[in-house]
Amino acid sequence: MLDKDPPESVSEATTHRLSLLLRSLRILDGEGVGTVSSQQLAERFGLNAAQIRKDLAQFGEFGIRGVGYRVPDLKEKLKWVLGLDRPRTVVVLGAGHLGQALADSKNFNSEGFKVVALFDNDRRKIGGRSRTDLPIRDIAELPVVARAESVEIGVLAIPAEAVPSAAVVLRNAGVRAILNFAPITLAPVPGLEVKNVDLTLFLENLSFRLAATGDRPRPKRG
Amino acid sequence: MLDKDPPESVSEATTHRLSLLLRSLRILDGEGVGTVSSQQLAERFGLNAAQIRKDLAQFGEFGIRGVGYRVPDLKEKLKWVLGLDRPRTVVVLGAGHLGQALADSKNFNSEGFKVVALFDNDRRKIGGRSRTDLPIRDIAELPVVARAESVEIGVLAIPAEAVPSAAVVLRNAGVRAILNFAPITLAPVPGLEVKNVDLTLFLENLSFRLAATGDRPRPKRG
DNA sequence: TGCTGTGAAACCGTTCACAGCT
DNA sequence: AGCTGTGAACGGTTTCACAGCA
Repeated sequence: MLDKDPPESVSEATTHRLSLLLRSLRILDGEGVGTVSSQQLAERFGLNAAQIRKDLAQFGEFGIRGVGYRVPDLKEKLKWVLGLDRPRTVVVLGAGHLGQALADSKNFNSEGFKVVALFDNDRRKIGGRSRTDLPIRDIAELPVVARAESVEIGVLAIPAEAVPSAAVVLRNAGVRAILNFAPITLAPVPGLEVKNVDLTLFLENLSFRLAATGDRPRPKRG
Repeated sequence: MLDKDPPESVSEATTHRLSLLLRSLRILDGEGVGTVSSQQLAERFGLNAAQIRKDLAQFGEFGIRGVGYRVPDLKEKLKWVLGLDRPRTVVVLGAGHLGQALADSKNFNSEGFKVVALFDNDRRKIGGRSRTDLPIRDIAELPVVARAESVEIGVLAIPAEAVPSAAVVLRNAGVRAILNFAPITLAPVPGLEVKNVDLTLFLENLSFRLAATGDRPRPKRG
């Protein structure tokens, strides 16, 4: 599938751009476009032509010199590179507002991802169902469900203090990756891929930029 | 307030780490810790001592040589650097599951952030209230509300195709920053700070890492 | 003595520019 | 002729190591 062994390490920036590229290719494919050059991709989707080529070069040679890329081919190759050529099963821990919204969301239930269960430890929530009818189960059942459904990814929408132990429970249940939305940095766990997504930090980043672009009394140099 | 003019441009990586640092200081302050060294911060919170010092150095000198940092002092200084020394008013566009979850969430209603309204264009939702009793208003009212409440940040939890026009509406209403959760990259808009947060991409990133760490038939070098 | 603040070195990712293939 | 794939130049960030101050 690949003409080249992937490098030891691929940067986050690259995988991020490859995801954006895949999205662009899906759009072009939907429009029936057969061939596209890196230049055209760059112009239409706000990317950088040289960077597209460099990113792809880490995994092989996918284009035709003098022509460009065959859209359907490159799309399939990229899906393979990103591990999206087969479905991935997801569970959500924490049936609060955010957990339920994520479990029900299209983002987490399309293009090969599927949320199969929602867990909580609150008696009042257990036994209920989300708005898309996903059952809310007791977190004690997680190991059984995770094995039965071959769950690969666990999404954490629980309080910060519950995160470290939840990570251990997930790993022991055979889950191999965690997407953590709680406001705590989950340290790397051997055998687990961890991604921390801290919603507060996005707002704080905007706050910083607002402050830096003139909404505060300019400091006088001391 | 600052002993140094901030540099022309501060990297995203730096502001991200400063937010994490502020969170760490809040914890220490809550424990009554008076002084801390960059080394201690690094060990306890999984940071890097040299990097803490370098990040802070962009804004001034905050420590005491031979001693470390006074926790309450540095906390306040950092809040100022990040623009968190005054409250910021937020509106959420899109009263779907995600929009409501965000509008109600603690992340968006603490440490100086406050969601004051939820907007939608769906007649069936308008007039209703979120679970924390936030009114769902007609998006046509946004300009009036935004001015009246001095809204600074708009959060987008709407379909991708509605994003560009929503950005324009927000800017025209005096809103200065946008946090976009829709699966589309909102291009920079003059006069607007934009941050795109694409939830799908986080899952795809984990998928890539799972694929790269051995869940697929190792390609044979051609 | 001990820790901050900071030049200098090392590292990494991006951009450039063109050789090479179709 | 045209566009990919890529070595080389560039720029920015991280790490190192120590001078300087409390």
